Amino acid sequence: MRMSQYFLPTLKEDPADAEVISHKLMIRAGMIRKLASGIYTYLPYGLKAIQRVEKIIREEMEKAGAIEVLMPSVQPKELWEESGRWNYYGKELLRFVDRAGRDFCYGPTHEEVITDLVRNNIRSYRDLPKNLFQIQTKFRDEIRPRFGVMRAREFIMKDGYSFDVDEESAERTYMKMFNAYCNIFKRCDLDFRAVEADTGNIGGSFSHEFMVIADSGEDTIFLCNHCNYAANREKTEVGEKIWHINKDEELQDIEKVYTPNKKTIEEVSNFLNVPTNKLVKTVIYLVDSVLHMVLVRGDREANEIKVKNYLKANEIRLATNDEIEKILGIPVGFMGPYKTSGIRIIADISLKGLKNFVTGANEVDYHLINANFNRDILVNEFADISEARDGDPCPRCENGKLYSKKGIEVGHIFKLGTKYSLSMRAFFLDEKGKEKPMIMGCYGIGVGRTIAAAIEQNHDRDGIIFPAPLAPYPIIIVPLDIKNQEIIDISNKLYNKFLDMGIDTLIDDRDERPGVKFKDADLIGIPYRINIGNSYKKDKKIEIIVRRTKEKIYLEYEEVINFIKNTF
RNA sequence: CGGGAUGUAGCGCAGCCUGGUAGCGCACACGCUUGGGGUGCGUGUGGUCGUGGGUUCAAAUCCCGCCAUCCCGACCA
Repeated sequence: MRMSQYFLPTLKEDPADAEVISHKLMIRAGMIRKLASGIYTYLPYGLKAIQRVEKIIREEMEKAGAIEVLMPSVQPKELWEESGRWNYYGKELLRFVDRAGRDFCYGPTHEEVITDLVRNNIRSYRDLPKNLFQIQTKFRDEIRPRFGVMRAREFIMKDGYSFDVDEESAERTYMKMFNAYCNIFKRCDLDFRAVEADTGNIGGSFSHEFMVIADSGEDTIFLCNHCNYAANREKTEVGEKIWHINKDEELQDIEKVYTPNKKTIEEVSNFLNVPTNKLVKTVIYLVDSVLHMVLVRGDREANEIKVKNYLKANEIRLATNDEIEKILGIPVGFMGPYKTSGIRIIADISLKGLKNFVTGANEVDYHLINANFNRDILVNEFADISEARDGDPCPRCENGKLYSKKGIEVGHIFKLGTKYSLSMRAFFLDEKGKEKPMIMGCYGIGVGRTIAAAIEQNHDRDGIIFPAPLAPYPIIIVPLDIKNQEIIDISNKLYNKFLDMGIDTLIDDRDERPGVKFKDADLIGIPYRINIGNSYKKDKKIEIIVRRTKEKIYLEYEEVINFIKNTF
């Protein structure tokens, strides 16, 4: 591509509304432009990057046995009612009405459509398994879009869906996808981890997220320093190893003490001079419209998602102070499980075996000390519902400790099971002629987000440093004096040669000063820059500059060809 | 959905407090200059000051509504 004819508007200054580096650079490098909040145009250079990722995805998916389809982005309400998600999905689902008054939505995901397609066209075990994928635009009306294409409302996604005859086969498919995903992100040159994950809105039995490690990531993951355990914060098991901090203590007599205006864990701990891990923290959640009391150790935090999953709930949020005081009649700040009735109480496993602890007395300005389970408080349910912390013992291995990292979720795979095949009746006949539901899986990759994540991981003060496999153009040729015919000729010769070799090449044939061309080439992150100027005029040496290292290599024409041939 | 901030030329910003002819840098056009890290000089194009209303002789500026964009939060009693 000739720069003089290209459409690549670069900016010298950061846009005012961009926060994270990938967003700033994608705009400055002329890759994207915002149309509305969370809605972006991909300019030619950005689109080229998208296509690089798509190519890798297609190759790996097909290698793993998946077949490409293309489904509509507009979907009828009826399918979503069948799966039950028309009501469940909430405001993220963009809904609209056609001229005849029929309800539609813009697809945020395609389980319904693919399940409909497969159930209508596959009846026999002989036609299974099937694994279908597409690369397509999705729309999710996010509460708060941010960080450019990282969390956009309209975005490009690869979504794949598999249909198997039984669990065993479904798991084989899942593992194939797991490996394909690893290959994809490896080929993109990304530093990533596959972590155990929550299944969220999509539902299903188990799943992995593929996280690109980056400080700007919105997710927190926990990794073990000893084994290969890795999980999303929302899923990280705390395990039993943090129990029994004082199991040998003698039981003391329970006592009500005056704690005037001491409401928080911190305040009570200081006032009574008791360590926070001997306090019981009481949290009230509204779970599917019913109040639940959740207890965690004072030095721990309850994890809402873990509570939600434990209760198999659809909706969960903290109860408001108003709701607590009105419905339960308990003063916020002095709540506790002591003599509390009419509410389900779930205690975190960190509390198991805790003795002589402090808890609210359910009375303004009073707490209880030396409270004990069984004797004073009866709690039947203990569950792993607290949030993991750095330094926690690994739930899987003997000596490991957990540490946390920030990550960007670029891929997510689920084993769906029969969630959709049952509700939407995607059945097949097995070899005995018996009707059975298909076992499904689904597999997503955020294509634009993968680019953004790659930029988060690969940039410097001059701009983007594209990993070669993702670079829209792996090479840029920069003739430094376009009035010199010799330089123009050799530049064009090289350019045509690279095109013949099948390498997408940019040539900066603009009438600009060298500095301008260098700055732009650095900003847009092309891995190899080939300068043709003084050194060529002097002794026919062509200069190759490696974007990442700034290393300079001087070669003659034929050597340049060989160098590039060996590199790509 | 709650809280905060911002909205002035394609981009980045000043002007607003204290009302009185709309400014700077970049970009863009033209001329000269320069030619290995955003060259220098000059001339020039481009703005319903987000939007609707109000106050006033007069509003980018003061007041009210709305819209848009960005940030924080969806947090523990």
